[in-house]
Amino acid sequence: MQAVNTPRRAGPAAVPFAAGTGGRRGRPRGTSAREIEVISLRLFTERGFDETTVEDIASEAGVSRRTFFRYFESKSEILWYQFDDEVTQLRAAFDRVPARADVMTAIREVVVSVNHYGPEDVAELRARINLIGSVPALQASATQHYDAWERAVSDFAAQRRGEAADELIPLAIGRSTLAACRAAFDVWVRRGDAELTVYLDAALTALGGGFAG
Amino acid sequence: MQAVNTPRRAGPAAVPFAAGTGGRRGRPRGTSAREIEVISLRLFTERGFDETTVEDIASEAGVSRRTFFRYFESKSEILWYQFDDEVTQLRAAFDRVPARADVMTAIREVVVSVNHYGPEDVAELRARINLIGSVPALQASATQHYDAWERAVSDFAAQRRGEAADELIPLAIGRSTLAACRAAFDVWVRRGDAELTVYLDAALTALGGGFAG
DNA sequence: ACCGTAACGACACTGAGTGACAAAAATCAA
DNA sequence: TTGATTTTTGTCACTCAGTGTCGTTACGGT
Repeated sequence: MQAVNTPRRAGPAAVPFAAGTGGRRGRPRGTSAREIEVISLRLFTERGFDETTVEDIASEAGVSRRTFFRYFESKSEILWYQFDDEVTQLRAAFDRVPARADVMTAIREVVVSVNHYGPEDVAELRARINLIGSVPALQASATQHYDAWERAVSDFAAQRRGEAADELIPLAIGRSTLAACRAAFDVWVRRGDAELTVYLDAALTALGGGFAG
Repeated sequence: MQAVNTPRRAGPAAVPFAAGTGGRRGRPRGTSAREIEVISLRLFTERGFDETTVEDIASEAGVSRRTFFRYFESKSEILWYQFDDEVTQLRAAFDRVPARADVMTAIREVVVSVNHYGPEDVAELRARINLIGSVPALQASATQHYDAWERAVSDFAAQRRGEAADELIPLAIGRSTLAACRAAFDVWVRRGDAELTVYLDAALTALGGGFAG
């Protein structure tokens, strides 16, 4: 149904020698995905997403436009550079859930546990979510990345229910869970009065209760 | 938070004189949004979305490339030409719900009632959902249109709960409802063994029950 | 010094989307 | 019939995202 996640990401040679120039072979990198991300995040918030060209970003990073596209397959992929890692964490956390725990409760606890951010990351996270929520081009690019996140949840639900992940209920659980989390993210960004985890817990508790009351 | 729905749609002069060339003033249209939609749907399924250029579509419709963009603001908007009308129906149906009906039950009944398609429309609906589900560029464009759909549900939930539509729970309800419906749509397209409404009802019943069991 | 390797830059190209403006094709009034 | 008005269309020129190709640069190893 949906295409497999594109393997292309990170740098020219995917996962080459972690960081550092230590003991590699050819010409060293002119920049890094992380550096491009930081530069872009600044330019996007200053001038706006559409008003920032790839040329602008590449120029500030000290590389050519062509090289930019060797680090990110599109301009909007920059903001998702980190997000994808969370999916890995999510799957790992699901694997550690005790066998007979209630499904929706387990999902809530896992999702909340994965979303503990240190105070030093909050500012950047806010900026990122803010951009994703306000720029249409970025909202559009979200779908692909959400798919992987949803599937992690669907896979867990399917396994516990003894069904396939593409059956109606596991599919609905995966997607509804993300939907509730996105609501939590948005409200958290708008009113910064509490921890993100508080909103996530509230949204997922309501989801698990069928939004009764 | 999210931009207001772009008003641009349909033809050059939005909602001019319905159809027909009856009693208008200037030069008559060379085509219609519906004609472009039919042509595009055919080309997309034959050659694929990415392999079909706007030039191809405009050419078959007998108009210039520039004129195409006077009917649709982008290539991927074509497939959503109809979908947006459902949002209007959705809001109208919500207005007819009895005052003290249970919220999630009402949502389920309204959504199901709006999604009754005649047998003559099923083939086209299938083709459309199939494309939307398989082409990344179309999945991306979905977000904007889903927003309006979700907000219709959120507004209803918020009103019944006496909250604002951008509060956590109404937001979560709106988005989770769409998430469950999308699951139903996808499974329905894949296995065509029952009516669409059956899948929608099942998914929304499960959502309203908190996916228990 | 030389070779292999990996990243980079330069160039050319397709295609989406936009702005500006003149030309076409209709209606309406004289 | 002619001319003014109105609406849509076509043409042209442009920006920018994204891709393919190929030569070049800068390293490490021998």
